Amino acid sequence: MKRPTIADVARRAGVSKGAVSYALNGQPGVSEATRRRILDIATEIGFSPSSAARALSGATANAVGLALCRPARTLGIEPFFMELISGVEAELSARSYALTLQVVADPDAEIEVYRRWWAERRVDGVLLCDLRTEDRRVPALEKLQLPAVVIGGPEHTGNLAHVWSDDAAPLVETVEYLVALGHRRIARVAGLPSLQHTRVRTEAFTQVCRRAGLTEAVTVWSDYTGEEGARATRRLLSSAGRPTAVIYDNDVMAIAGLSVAQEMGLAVPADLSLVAWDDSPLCRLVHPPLTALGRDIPAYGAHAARLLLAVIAGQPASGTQDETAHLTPRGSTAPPRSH
Amino acid sequence: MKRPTIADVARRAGVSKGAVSYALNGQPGVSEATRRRILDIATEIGFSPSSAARALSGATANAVGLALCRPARTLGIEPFFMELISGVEAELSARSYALTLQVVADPDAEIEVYRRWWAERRVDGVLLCDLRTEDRRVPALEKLQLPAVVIGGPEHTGNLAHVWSDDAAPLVETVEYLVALGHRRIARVAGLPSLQHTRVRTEAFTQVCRRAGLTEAVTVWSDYTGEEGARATRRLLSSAGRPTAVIYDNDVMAIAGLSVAQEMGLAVPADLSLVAWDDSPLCRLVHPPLTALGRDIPAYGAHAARLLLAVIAGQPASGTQDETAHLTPRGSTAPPRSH
DNA sequence: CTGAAAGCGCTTACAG
DNA sequence: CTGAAAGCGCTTACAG
Repeated sequence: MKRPTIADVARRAGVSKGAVSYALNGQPGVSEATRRRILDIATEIGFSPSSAARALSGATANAVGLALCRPARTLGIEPFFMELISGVEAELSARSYALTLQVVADPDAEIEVYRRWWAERRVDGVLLCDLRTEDRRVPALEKLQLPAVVIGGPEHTGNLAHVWSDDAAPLVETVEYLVALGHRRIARVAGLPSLQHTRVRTEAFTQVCRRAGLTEAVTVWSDYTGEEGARATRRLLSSAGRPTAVIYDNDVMAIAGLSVAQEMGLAVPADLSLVAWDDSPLCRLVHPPLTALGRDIPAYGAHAARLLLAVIAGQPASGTQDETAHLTPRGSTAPPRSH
Repeated sequence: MKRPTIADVARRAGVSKGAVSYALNGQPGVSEATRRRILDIATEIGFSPSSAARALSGATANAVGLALCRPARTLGIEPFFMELISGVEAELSARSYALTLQVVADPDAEIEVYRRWWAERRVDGVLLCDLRTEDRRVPALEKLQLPAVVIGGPEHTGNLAHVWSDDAAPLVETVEYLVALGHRRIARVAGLPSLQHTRVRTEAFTQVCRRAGLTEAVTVWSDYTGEEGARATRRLLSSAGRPTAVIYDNDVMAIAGLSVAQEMGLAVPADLSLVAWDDSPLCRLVHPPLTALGRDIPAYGAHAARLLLAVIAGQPASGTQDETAHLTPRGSTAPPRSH
């Protein structure tokens, strides 16, 4: 099958290629009647402008890049990324933008991908995930002047546009809720310490615990995988004066923690209360269902995509705050039995 | 920052643009010394050829398309797709191919995406997932003559290349294992009946149960979500002569089933054995860990990507069989208590 | 082995 | 409002 070109449309419409181009792009320069006729013919013969030719003529690539810097096994298991991608995609495809995805091994490889995308003119802009505290990717993108939106922040984003969610408030809400239930020994299994949002959460946790007069607030570090989440939980539950409540930085670790509690013969929630960050269908899948901190992740992705398209269109970089996660109490939290 | 072009490289090397092109693409026509010098200069000034210009000159788009036709909420929770994407990506990026992703609402929208990608020359080929029994997408792709690899089969793939895995043998292995444990009432919670691999599994299940003399082999239909998996399990466990073992078509439904069993006061595996298809880290996350049918999904994706690149390079469409899933017994299967 | 030139399919000033 | 033409940055026959 031969692909139709703009010349085919022009010939059948009896106009120049330029006129077809104007008609297709909604530019002035053709009469309304002619535009209508041209569009009808284009639809009829199944014409879509070549993205390559369009990109080459100085227009945009009509594509946006997303590099994911996580090992394959954690990428698959965390619903977060797919939900984010769904939201990004919904927004992009509504505007006929393509999403180019690449999985990278580390931040330096990611910078290399950005450089190549830029040099190849393959994308008009990129979305940056998993913001770190000293993030080399931010100055690299600024230097390339490649339009970008950081999914995270609001700090350490340089001059880049960003969409962020308050990570401190939900933790405060959760600790106060647990304290109200009567818990005094609350622990937290945190995600990767190199990530900026982990730092924000850790600081918030420390502060709210101090404010509530809890002396035994302990944070242990993990990497979002079930294995590490289980190991951290085992360590916490084996210690003298074990916690009566644990807050996890993602759903996967919380489910692993629930499993460890059951394996150690502890009843949830009577002996141990559990709270998961990243509420997802996984949290409702287990027994008891997990109390969780959640928000609309596809909407977050859509929000970021919309902002990126605005930046590509030339609007100044801005930071906008997205919805704050809220606590949904379910069966995994209750007053401690000893209380 | 101005992006370097082939002309910049040519100027600094003191050769023509044509020579640079030959050097970069490993074509004959330049001496080895000149090629070396040109490549060094290209690296030095950070040159990568414009993908648009390349695509326009009749070369390839250097991109491959993947359309996902599942609602956002199931996409996120099933590790399968992200693992598949990781594998596809690893293979593609090693050859400097980009992956273009699009989430679509239904098969017709998916065909429309293919048609647009083809007309825009945006991709050189596509990967097709979730093969159906009467799949309109297959003839549509054949008509477009867009290189394609079906992830599934080996039937109903038309003339398209495909990578498939035997869906019957693992089910036979599982049923025989359960029968050997002493189970006589085995049920199956199946995935979407419109998918080809569901049909293959259902037929295999019916046959092996008949062969083993099981009269009560029952299949109930679901949609891969935890909600539906839970509902199907509740129905099965409430029936007279409830099964002593249940096989699920994915990990998410199996975990939901485990939760329902616990909620109904049934001990797993003493009162009820559970087997999950799609072994993933999720299966090891719960308590007891789930006996599961698994195989290397990233490798499956890599395999499909490699085949697609071969088809794009002009090799004839072929069907190749991938690894067969194998059973990993864990804590969720045992002889039935009543036995 | 190298250079000059056409052409891929668009967009966009520039004349009419 | 429309047409003819240049140009985007490559690739690839075609001469030398």
